[in-house]
Amino acid sequence: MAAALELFVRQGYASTTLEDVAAATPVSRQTIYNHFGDKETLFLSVIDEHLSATLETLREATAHFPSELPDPEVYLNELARRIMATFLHPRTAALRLLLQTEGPRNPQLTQLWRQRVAAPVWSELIGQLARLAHGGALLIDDPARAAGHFVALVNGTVWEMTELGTFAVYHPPELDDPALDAALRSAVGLFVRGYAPGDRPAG
Amino acid sequence: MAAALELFVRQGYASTTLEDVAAATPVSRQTIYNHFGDKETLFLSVIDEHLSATLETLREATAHFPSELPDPEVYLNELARRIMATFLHPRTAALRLLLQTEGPRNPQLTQLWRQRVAAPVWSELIGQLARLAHGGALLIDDPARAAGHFVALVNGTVWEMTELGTFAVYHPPELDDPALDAALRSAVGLFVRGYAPGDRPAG
DNA sequence: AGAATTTTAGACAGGAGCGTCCAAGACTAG
DNA sequence: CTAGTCTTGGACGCTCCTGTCTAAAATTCT
Repeated sequence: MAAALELFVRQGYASTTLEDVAAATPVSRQTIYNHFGDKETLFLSVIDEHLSATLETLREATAHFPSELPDPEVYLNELARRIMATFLHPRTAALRLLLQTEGPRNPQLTQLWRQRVAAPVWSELIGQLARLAHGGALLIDDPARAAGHFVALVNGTVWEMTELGTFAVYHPPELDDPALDAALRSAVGLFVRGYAPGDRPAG
Repeated sequence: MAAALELFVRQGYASTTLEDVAAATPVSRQTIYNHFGDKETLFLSVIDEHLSATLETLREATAHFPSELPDPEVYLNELARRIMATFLHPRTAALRLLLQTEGPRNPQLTQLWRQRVAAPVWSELIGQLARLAHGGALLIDDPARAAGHFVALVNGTVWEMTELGTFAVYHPPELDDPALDAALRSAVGLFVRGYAPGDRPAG
């Protein structure tokens, strides 16, 4: 069934025939109809399955806040690295790309992503930044906005280094590419400097 | 011909019938064949035309560096606002979305965007940041990387405030939405604080 | 007005994909 | 071994779209 996702990502929903996915799987076309009855149902099932898996991966990446207040730069570097690793995970990258390409034609897909994946991860992130700020490690007056900046920087860095986001599916970059690591550290550095206490207030 | 772009964006290339675009234009289906001969050719012509127009819009947005060294925060706020205005321009938004949805199936589209639009704008941005740094207004050791951060912040802000980028096409947000303006100023503020001289070195 | 060019509507063949049906084969269970 | 279930490959009807063709209508040019 990962094969179906792969095909939907590579060719899009409209251009992917059930014969294609049958050829890519050990079952035949009729078996697919027996199980799902419908191309649309198959598609939604594929989305649903990988959505759950992706949520699990993202949860693991973002739910590691230590009990003791960490050094913000060290901790945020680790966090950024875990988020990046999730973004570059083949399944996540494929799912994001698929939601991106089919989302405009299927608004409920975007909504599913937002409700089931983005929202919980988002609030976890906001909570962590709020804790860092509350502990005095960072000067943040609006954790939600700061989370937006953090995600924009991490996401943008990965985006800019992977050919507009499509690269990750076809040529997954090495996680330990030193250029990627340096870019990520630089982005986190900017974030930490910009929210360091002792600066002008973070407006 | 703007109608053709609209349709391709809304329905995607595969699901857009030539009858659809004929119905949306004052000409008939056969006239389209007479002029373009082919659906693929029509598509590429539409892309090409709007690509040129978008480049022009983006050039105007980014080529306004004053002769006298400006205050970085004030200037970058104006620059960010102009870039955002371009991103939210219906034509640009539609084109970006179209390249996003059809790019994975048409790698040359992504390449066209990068070569003809992104590359020149990118180098203009890098040059401006380098000038700000050279004048001592900011402490930037790698203008290209800083440009990446700036674009990531501006782009990410717009992205996060417009429903994952699809919102802009169907419900263009008001340019003078105070929330958008505040978010943009906040992002630029982070950038300027992070690259302010007198801080730790910008690594 | 008259001639030439373009546009139009409709019809048409060709091809492709979805969803269904069916009969033969494989696999499982008792 | 036998009965029942599931899978398979093939064929089929149906719909839709592309690209072509043709004769009539409209437009432009002289």
